[in-house]
Amino acid sequence: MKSPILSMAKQRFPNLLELHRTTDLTRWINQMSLSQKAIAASRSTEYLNDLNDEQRSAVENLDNPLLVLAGAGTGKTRVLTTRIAHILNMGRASSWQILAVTFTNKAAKEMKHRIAKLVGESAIEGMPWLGTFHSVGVKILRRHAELVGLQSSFTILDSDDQLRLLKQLLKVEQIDDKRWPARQLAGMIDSWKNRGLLPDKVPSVEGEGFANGKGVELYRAYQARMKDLNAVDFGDLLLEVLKLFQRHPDILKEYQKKFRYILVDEYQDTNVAQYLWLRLLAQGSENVCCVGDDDQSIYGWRGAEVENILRFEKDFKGAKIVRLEQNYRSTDHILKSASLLISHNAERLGKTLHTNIGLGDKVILQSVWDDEEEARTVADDIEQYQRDGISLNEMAVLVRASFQMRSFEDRFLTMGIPYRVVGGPRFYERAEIKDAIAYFAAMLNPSNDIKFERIINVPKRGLGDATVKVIHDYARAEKIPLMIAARQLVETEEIRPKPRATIRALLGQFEGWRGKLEELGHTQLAEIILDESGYTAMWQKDKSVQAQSRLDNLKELVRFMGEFENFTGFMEHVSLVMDAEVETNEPQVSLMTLHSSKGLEFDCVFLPGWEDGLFPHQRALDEGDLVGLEEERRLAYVGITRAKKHLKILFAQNRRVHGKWQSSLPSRFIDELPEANVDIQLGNSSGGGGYGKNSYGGYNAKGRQAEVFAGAYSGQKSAGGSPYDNYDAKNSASYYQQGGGKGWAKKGQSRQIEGKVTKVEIVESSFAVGERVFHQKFGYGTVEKAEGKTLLINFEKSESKKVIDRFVEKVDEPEAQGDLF
DNA sequence: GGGCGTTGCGTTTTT
DNA sequence: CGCAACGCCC
Repeated sequence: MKSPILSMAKQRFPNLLELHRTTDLTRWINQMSLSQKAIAASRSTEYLNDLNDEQRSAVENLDNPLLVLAGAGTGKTRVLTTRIAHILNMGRASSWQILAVTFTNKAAKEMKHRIAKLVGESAIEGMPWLGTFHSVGVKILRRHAELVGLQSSFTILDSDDQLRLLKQLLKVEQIDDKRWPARQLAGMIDSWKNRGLLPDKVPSVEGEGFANGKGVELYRAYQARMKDLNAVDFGDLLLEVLKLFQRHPDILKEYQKKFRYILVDEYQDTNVAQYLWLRLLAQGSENVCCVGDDDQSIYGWRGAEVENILRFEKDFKGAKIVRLEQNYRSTDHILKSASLLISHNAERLGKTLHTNIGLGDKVILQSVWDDEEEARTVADDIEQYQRDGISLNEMAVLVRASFQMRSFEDRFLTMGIPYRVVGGPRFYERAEIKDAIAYFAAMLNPSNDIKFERIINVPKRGLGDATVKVIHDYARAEKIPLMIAARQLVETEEIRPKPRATIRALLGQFEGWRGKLEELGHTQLAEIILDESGYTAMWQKDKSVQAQSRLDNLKELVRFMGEFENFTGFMEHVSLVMDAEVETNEPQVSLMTLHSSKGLEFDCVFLPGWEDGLFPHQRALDEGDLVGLEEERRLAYVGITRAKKHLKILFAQNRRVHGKWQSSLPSRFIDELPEANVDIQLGNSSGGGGYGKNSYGGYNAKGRQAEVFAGAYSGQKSAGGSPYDNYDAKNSASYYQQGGGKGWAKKGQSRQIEGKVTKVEIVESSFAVGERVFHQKFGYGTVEKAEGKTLLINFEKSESKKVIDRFVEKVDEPEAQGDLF
């Protein structure tokens, strides 16, 4: 039960502590420790009973550096959150004395949520230091900005802004950005920052490759320019804090003292800068607990160093290692497959995962003819699982590269299987959202040049390069923000009358909005800004397919703003948080890359595209050494361990690479799977036509399929009748192809049962021939044929396609858009 | 400033 | 092959 005294104290403390410095702080802590200890003694540690021995030791081991090697599905987050709860509960530290860092906002949110469940909401409110590396970085940096040459109101540049800035620099330096693309420079700078290198520290050879040795010089110029703009990029959020700590030991000490416990999630993903950052802070207490899994390190290419985790014992004196090897996620066949595969890696700390969930189904391996058959097979399996009663939410297709998604999307759309692409273009990365945000940022802060420049001519208002250049040059010469420069210039004849009037009007609008900041609610003001600026109108006029969804996104943005108290709160969130989840009630299959699947789990997982050159990717193979290949293998390991019950791996014999068909070989990873835990499945194609051609090969010999199959192909499939007819030829081709391969021997051959085709109720279509419709993927079109749920649509932007009616909206009726998406 | 043609490229992605 | 980014021309 919660003690009223404790929660009262907790509610009061944070503010006090944030205001007072060390002496007061220490006194407070000492006082608190006693009282908290007393309370703790009376509190139950019931939550410990839910843990296994290893987890428990990871939670209770509070007095030395600790590395928790947490295999996939072993309860990593549980350990992390319970440990925090335990620290609080035992009175070891108060919530604001715990630093807990994650990589993604999602992970941070999840942790908060779970801690709250353990110790109650009120305890979490006072956890200001639970967040991503970057959000913690901003927090620290804002407090001490002046010490690293910034004002605490600094703005955070996203990669778009960064690129625009670099392009400007290249122009100033008169470097041909064709030959030396800004992208490449950005990449170099990012990697230097990942490694914690300020311009002075960059090994001189490294900059030589760019623009005749100007690489480092440009890096320096870029940093200087950002200081002028009072801006930082993402890398700086770590690097500048590092600089701050190194140059101001007193401040470092303050934080070392403050953070009595440090916890790090996904330690295998830390880069050098993050590592140095942590090590500096951990020198205070030595009470650092890192949780991670070297076998799941898949971000080496963006600076993550597996070595950090491999070196842990050497880095932190007296460190202990706890291995979590009890897996609570997958069945035995799946786990054995993952384990044998990953055992082919040399550089690893080594773990042996075990499960007591049971054997379960074997991993299914299937060879298909091409990507279309692959998608068809997976889609058929998905429908089968659905009939077995598994929710679409519990199914996922995990691909190596995003181009693989297309054939799956096509297939899902024609079959009417609802799906979601996870990790696609993110909400805040869409142009319309960035534009809107730029308006808001420029309104709130007139010296935010980056944002102002973004929208000065969006929508087009006749302020071209020439005009912008005049303002720009003047602003730089006078060292004043663009908007101020513009304000002064409109009083002169520097700019031709027409654009001059336009700028004056624009500046006037901005001032008007700024003036309303007090009186109006922020969402209301946001709407006004988007309207008056002509931004909304710009998209309303736009005839392109995406225009409507862009407008919807803007609406959603404004709605979402309402969840924040004020404009600034919202903006701070926006600059750091790059995800906004679109909620849907409808179950959907998840489609995503292997990378974005890390941390997730599904009952049924499909891993298509296991071919050499695609997975492992050619780039990794070309590197020659094992480093790249081992990371690919870890990616495979991540993929396999996402599956709880059913796992299917597929490889195609032919794949289109850059438009050309190429025959491909099965991935070398396939031969690294344990034969005893894998079943080979024959193709779906028994070539016989009728329903048989799509017949489901059955999921191994456990016999459960027989019942399930009855009537399996009724419903929508027979309704439309023909969507599959086109595939006959190819189906039989693949059938014969597979005959010679691995595929023959085993059971689970396609049944010839035609399925009791239960009577299909042909629902009268709610669409009429000739009706105009809009489809999310294919755009506008006209109904050519309507049979039940299946429609044949003549699309304006592509050939006629068969689609399912639920993916289509009527164009003329405004009501129709309701709850479709 | 907008439209159109050419060119080059083509893993993985968070903050 | 498909697309995005750039440059050129009107």
